[in-house]
Amino acid sequence: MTDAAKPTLLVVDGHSLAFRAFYALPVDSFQTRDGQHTNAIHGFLSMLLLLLQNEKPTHLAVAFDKSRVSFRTREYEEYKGNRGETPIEFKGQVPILQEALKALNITTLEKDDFEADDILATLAARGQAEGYRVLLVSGDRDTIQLVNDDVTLLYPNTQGVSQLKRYDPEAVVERYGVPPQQYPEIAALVGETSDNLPGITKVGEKTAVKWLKLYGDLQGILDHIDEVKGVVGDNLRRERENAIRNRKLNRLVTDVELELELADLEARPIDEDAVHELFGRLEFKTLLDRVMKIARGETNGAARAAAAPVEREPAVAAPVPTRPVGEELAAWLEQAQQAAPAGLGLHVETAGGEVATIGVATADASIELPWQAGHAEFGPFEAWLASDAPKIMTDAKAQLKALIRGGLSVDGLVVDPLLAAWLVRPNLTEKNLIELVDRYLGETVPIGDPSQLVPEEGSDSGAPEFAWYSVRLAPLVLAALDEGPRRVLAEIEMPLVPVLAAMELRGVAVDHEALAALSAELGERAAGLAAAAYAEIGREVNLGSPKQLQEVLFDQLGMPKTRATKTGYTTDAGALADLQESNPHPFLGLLLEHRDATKLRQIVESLDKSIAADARIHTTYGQIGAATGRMSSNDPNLQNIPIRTEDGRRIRVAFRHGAEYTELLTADYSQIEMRIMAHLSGDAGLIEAFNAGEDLHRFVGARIFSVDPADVTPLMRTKVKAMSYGLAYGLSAFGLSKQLRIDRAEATQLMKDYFERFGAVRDYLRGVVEQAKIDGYTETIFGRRRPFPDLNSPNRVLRENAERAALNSPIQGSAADIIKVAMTGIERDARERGLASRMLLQVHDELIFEVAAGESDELEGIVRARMANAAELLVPLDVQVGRGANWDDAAH
DNA sequence: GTTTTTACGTA
DNA sequence: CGTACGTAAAAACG
Repeated sequence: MTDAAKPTLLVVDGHSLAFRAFYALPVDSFQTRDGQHTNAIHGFLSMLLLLLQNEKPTHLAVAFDKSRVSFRTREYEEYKGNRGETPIEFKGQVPILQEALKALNITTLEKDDFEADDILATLAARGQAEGYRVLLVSGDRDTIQLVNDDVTLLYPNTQGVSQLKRYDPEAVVERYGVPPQQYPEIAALVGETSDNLPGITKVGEKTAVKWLKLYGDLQGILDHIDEVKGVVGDNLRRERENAIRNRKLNRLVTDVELELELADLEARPIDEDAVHELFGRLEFKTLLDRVMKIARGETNGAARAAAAPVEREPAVAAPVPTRPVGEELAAWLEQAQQAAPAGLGLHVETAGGEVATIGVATADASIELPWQAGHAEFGPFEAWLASDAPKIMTDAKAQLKALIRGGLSVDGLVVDPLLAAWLVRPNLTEKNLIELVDRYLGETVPIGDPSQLVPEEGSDSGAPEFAWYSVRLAPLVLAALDEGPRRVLAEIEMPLVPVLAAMELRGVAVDHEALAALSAELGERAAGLAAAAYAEIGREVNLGSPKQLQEVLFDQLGMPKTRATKTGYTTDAGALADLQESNPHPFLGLLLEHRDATKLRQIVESLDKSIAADARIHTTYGQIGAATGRMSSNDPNLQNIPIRTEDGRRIRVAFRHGAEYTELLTADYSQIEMRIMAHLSGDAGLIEAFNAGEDLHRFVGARIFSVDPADVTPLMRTKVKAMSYGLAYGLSAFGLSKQLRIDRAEATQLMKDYFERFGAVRDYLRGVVEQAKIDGYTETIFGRRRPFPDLNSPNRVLRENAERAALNSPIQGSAADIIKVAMTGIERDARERGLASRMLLQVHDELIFEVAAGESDELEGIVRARMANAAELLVPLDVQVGRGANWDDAAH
């Protein structure tokens, strides 16, 4: 029988695994509302599910120790005698874990007088004899002796329970230098502290292996005991009984009487009701999803999507589109909606931003409308478009804009497969319909070769084909979405699409004259600074060239080398400032000023170039831009307009209200990320800080430095502020010391003091990463997920980068969710109340509006209400509003 | 000619 | 050795 054909028996040491899970996961982060601890249960089940998925055992069992006493304690009463009282938080979890296993219909075994390991040994022996491939899972090293060609041990490593090291005979030899059956002899010589079994003094693994190599086995060593040299030899002669006793005790029993046959352990369907009930009680939402998926034979969403191309269906030919008009068009739409109640595919082909051809499709029929504005015969389509009849559009926003520009109204957009796919895999998302089709349908969209001067007629895909692909993609992509992300799609992302389309169409008024003047001024300043800089070094270089700057700084001026980059040494602002301190030189200051001036000028220039014919700038929002759930802004990027310097703010002055409007209004969330952290961590101190309503950093500073809030100095406040903000980014003491220019010890102390006062924050941040290591993803308050495949990477840089990103994601992502919810609400309210005022821009935690005459207060009311009520947190969401003639004035 | 690297603006 | 982006110029690459 080949290995692949063998049935697989999986046997888990329940206590050992649960105990590992207990210590691997923060106890505080896993508690039900009524205070039941669940970290061990959660960790154990999570691991078990992973095993079921990866190993696909045909037979399985979980063994437990019946009690702390066994035949071993009778033989040697100190056995395991050094073990302290089991933590009460752990003890209570074992019966619940057993209950969970029962609901999952997994056999649990325990036997009077024996330990779980003996049951493992017995089942391993029987499994091997009956032709099974056997997988043992245990955190007890004694089980290493059971490994052989048919029996593999999965051993949790020290990091936690999410990674198991696989010990087959080769791996054992590699790790311990002896074959598995000899491992207990090492253990006997070395001793086992955790079992209170002293070995031979001063003998460790190295010595034990050396002796075993020399004399063959333990008996061989004892036979030649007088030949063993050195102090350790004396120790051996004196303590030989320890080794003999240890060997006796660590031999696992392979013939425990169990009242069952291996066939009885065959995997069985779960008790769905019991699982629902218990997991619900334990508040295991994600685990429940995973269990149900596995139970239904599905794998998780991402894996399923990844596997999709393997199970490619044979390519289906696109239906040949018809071109109905008038009554016929109405009839087609009517019939198609009956055939596809989930929605019709819709695609708008644009030419120069104008609607050119429109395609509508079901999975097996499509139509094509060669668009001509105002043609009465397309009336039925316009009516359908404006109705709430469900529509599926891939990359809808751009098409929506074209439709709106064409004077059409659109409603009923229910699914954009591109957005859905982004929620499935927010990191490396598919960028367009063609990539979606490749991944989810395993087909290749026929695209005419652009190098062909005369494209083959009909070889290209047009609007009807794209609509057809969209309608077929939707169910597949949705199937890859778990419940949380699916709600994010339906409740946050889809409703936002028309809002963003409207904002992009509106644009923001920008004063070209002001920008041009600013650009000229900055240009002159830069030229002056450059000339002065050249004078300092006696030659002209390209100040924008890192390479040339390195020559000047390190060769010509002989300055100390800065941090290394791939191609040399950095000349970034931070490094230049450091140099200025250690090796003051006028060139450095001039260079920095020149950088500032040219950078600003470059921003001004690019903005100026972006001003459209309507004297406004229309950015494009990237709804699938950021993996955290944030949006991006491009062409131009209006989310990085300078604000920190006086000159920078002059750029904001050029952003104004349009002629029909009276002012700009800005509204931003104050400290939203810290508030989310307060909410997610439940830290009482932080919550109090926000509810007290006084200055956050002052409040926190008072706690940390043990002074009255009134006595918090500006320096203290600066430090606390940096600390608070850094926290959500995974800031280290090193990073903090660098940023604040304080020494490492002070930074370490600052962090220590912070966490002493705000312990729940630390616990939360730790818990996020631990949980993500188990689940493979993080989650926002609204259920948006982000996978982190590198969290368990052996590569430290990759892993630690992933840890910091994982730490930050729920915070940044929840903030993104919240403002998106607010935006949709504001837009709805403003339209329902018939306001002419309108939302123009979003800058992550800030919204900018153009106010129409007499609407200022009403608009502010709507904005405040929608923003403050976008989420129900443990702390209030504070909104700051400002008004003014331009963006700078409107800031408060 | 295109891609990568460096630097820097925002939240 | 602090997250998330977009842009531009220089450098590196073919």
